[in-house]
Amino acid sequence: MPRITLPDGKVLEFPQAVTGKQVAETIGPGLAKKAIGVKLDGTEIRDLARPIDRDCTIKIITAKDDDPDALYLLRHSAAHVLAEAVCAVFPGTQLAYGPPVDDGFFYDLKTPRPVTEGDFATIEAKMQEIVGQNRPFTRCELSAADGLARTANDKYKNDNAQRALAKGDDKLSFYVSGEPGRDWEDLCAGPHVPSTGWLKASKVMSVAGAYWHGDQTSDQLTRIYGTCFADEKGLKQHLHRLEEAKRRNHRKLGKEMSLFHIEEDNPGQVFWHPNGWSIYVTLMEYMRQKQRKYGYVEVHTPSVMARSLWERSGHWEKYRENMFTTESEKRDFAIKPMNCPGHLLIFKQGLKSYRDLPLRIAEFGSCCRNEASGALHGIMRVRGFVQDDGHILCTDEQVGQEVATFCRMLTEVYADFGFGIDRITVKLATRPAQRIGDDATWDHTEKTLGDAVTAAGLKFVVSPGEGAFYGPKLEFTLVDAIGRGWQCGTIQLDPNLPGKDRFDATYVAEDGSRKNCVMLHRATLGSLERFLGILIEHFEGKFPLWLAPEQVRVIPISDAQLPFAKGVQQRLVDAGMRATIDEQPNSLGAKVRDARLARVNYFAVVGQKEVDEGAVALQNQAGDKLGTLAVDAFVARMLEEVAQKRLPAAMTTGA
RNA sequence: GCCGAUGUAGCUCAGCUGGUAGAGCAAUGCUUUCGUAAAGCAUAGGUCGCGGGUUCGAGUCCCACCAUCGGCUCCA
Repeated sequence: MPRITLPDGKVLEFPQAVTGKQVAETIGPGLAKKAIGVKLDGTEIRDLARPIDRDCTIKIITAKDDDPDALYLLRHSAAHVLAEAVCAVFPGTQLAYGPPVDDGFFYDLKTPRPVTEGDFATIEAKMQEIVGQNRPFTRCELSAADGLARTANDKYKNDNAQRALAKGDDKLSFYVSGEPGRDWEDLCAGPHVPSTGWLKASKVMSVAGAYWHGDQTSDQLTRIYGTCFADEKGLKQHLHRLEEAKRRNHRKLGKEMSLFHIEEDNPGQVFWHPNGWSIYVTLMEYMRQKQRKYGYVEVHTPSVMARSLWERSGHWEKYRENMFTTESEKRDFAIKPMNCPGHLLIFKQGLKSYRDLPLRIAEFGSCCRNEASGALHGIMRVRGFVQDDGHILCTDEQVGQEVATFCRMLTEVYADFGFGIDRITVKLATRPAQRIGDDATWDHTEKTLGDAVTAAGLKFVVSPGEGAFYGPKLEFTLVDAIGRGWQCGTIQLDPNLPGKDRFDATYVAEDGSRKNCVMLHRATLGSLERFLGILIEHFEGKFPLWLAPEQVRVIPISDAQLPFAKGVQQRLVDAGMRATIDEQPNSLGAKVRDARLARVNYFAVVGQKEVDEGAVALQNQAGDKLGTLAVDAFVARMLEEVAQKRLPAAMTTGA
């Protein structure tokens, strides 16, 4: 007698177990036609055809692009269609694993020959054929023994089956795309849409390598990525977003705007050009001011440090393959990959009192990490970079307060770049399996971090087991203008490095005893290189005035206005603006075009009329004509916009 | 590091089954001094990622390497 509660609170009672389909039909035939699955008690998504035999709340899932549950069902099902198509195109293919992911799904398989992009059309054609046949997804449940027998000759599926059983399942389910015994089938927990006909808006996206279980020493598999939406419109929008991302690509814009380059002979190291360096320095100076306001002292520590120091910090043992090492007079050295040891060494100079704590040490630390060649990615992932790094040395009792204050500073900083609270997500990474310290300490520190985030007005999600071995951490992710997430800020608690066995950073407590500090590693922007890459893509190269490399370009209409125009430019430069002048003997149209393409924020056109009036005719990058302004008013307006760090209207968010 | 793809002028790209490397933009020179997204003409510019090999002959075919891109892995 299941009692089923609908989203509006209405309760339906049935004399015996019913399927989701039947529930939907009871509510209305229109809904039943559109339904692709159900969600029970807000957690369990089920096939429409599976019986519901308990009291529960229900949500009928219909095929909609804005419902994550619907996309989950569609994509999980589309993965099966893809896999079937690949098996048909490449006989002998072995299936491994095919889950839905953000933006789509993938299927890992072992194919008899490498799959290339050239094969996509063939695979897609086969997929459309399967979709066109509108075959039902049929669930078959088998006992553990029968299920294992059915996968006996299939290395990966058998492994999956055993894992499922080890997790506590007592049955194994298979899904047949059509009629059992005749059509293609796959070991799968489900759930799926009713039939393949729902999967019209599917597309094969890319192919990549992947390892079985993500283990480098295990089998190399082929991973085919695809996506699926409820309808063509959703798919089209998705493809449009990808195009948009391509248009904003920081490598493309970096070249176009001459911000930086990377030499082919020197992978992972950035050569900053004048325009890029201008933004970089502005960023750095901005953070310097902000940190000063929040009580940090700035230091600078050596780039190359002796092996003995890296041994003491533990890096030589644990982080060796990521460090660039060198040698001098038979002694080993390493280029620093992190700044923490240097900061501890500064802390240890002289005797510290509890009155000196918390000590907040900041450094724009230039670090090198020997990243795997395949991991490099424009300026987002490089081997040489600068962090807005900082370490707070404090007592256990001060941790909560320090984390809360850091969260406040971070939200303030992010807001200045247009990332309001609605564009920040926070993750609390908790104790991993391999760790030091007792559970009571972990309980306490995890709670302290969580409370501090809440106190700053932010929400967080817990990421179990993702913490460092020595302590929990918070990770702050920005959501950019086209909805992509970028993890930037972080703060993590570390009692290990300042502890007795490492650097033994102590202070004299109120009672005269020596105690060890704890340390908070923290960064707001993270790597400046990466953060700037994010900003380039977020703003599409159209930076807010305070960050822009070329803020104003003065454009004289003809040489006759050159002296006046130069005077205007000089006024701007004297006022601290980054202003240039276009002296080319081109038509005005050409000069305006150049300025807009160069993404100059404002251009001040000076013709004879403006010279006579002591004014400029102003236009912005977007092409809005802003009228004629007296030079004084113009300069004041620019300075005000810089001072306010005003963002383009489209880039401001709530909160 | 692993899997797949890519690499031709400063940039964006064309170059078929092997036969002396091409366009647009940019650059340079001259002319034009122009009222809000492209003035005209001319000139110059390439060891086809690098190294081998096959061939009478290689941008094109083969092998190895490097870099980049999409992923994987890594991110004490």
